[in-house]
Amino acid sequence: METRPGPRERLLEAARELTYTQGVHVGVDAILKHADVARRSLYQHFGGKDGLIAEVLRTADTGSRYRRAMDEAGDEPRARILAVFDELEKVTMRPSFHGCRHTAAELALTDPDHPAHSEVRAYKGDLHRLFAEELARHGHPDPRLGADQLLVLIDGTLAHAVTRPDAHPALAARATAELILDVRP
Amino acid sequence: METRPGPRERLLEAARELTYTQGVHVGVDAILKHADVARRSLYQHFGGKDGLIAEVLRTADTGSRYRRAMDEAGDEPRARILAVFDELEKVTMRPSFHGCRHTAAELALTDPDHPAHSEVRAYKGDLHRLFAEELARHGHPDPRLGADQLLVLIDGTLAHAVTRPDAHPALAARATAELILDVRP
DNA sequence: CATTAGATAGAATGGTTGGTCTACTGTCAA
DNA sequence: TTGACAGTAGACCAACCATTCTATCTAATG
Repeated sequence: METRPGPRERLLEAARELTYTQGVHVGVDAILKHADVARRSLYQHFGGKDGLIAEVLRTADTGSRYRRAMDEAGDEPRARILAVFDELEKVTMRPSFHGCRHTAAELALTDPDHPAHSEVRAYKGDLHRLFAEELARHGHPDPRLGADQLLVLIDGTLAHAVTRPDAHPALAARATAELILDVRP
Repeated sequence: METRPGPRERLLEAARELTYTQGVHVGVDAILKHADVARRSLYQHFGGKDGLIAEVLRTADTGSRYRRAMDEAGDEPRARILAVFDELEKVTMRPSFHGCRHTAAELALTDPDHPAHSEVRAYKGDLHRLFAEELARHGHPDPRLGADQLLVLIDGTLAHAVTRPDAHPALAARATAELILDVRP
């Protein structure tokens, strides 16, 4: 017999989808209905809406998508980094694209104590490490600054693509990334 | 006698402040109370909350702040453009900084028909024109691409500064902008 | 003075919010 | 068989939401 995922997984999946398409202010009712799960299960597993949202951000596979794009590009750091921007072009040009879920959550949740913030910070920290390592392998004179620059480019691409997709910000960012990669000591 | 601004101006000012610190999902009650204005006046002047928010974005003086920073930097396009990033460093490092109000509104309002979206698009279009002109004067080989790159940098700076202010994204973006300005045909 | 427009105060509406609570059902192990 | 446990279903709560409404006040205009 087919075993559909348990309530916890169904809740995460529904929250993943609805908070992305409708924003983090989606009602609990909508999530419950979409997950086909009892109200109680949400509070049992995640303690409340805030906990669910935080868990959604923690388990977002956005970072692994970048890593996969890198790995498919081979070994050379330059190609691996540029592959991320090629992937960004694909992502941002999809009709279903609605911006970066981390940035959206960060801006929408104005309570500084919301558990989502630390998840976003952890996510960005991970990305910074990823790119700094790659830049170091590439022989960049200042990998940490370079990684900061690349992260700004990525955040900017995802933010800008929402309002001006026709500008193809991912391509513009890719061209900028090339400039960063060509910096010599 | 002292003449405090009329209800319309007071509403705009209150909405400006509260939608920035609390997000666009602030309640109408809070705005009315903060503006010390009757409920009816809001619907009389702006038709509703959506109209008020759209007008707040339309009359945001963010663009003029960039222009002012440019003008204080003199005539040379390179210096004028870099001055914008110096200004961004000041803005993003303020404790009161909570991100870009346009980006936040764009991401928070998931209804594609919300009047705020066209205001954000108009705002970004203005900025693109501003930078493209400056780059053309500077002799950049592709002013429109260059302007796209600068806009991505600005959006990225404002987005990234919310989560990782210690990275000083404005300084990283400034260094990147220099690379864009140094591109030769 | 009478009229009119703009503003105020606040009740009322109908809907939604996140969260708690009770009652019931199925499963599995002791 | 009993008990514990996880899940379901749905009522319920107080708070909040944007909006509409009536009623009143004020100031300027005719």
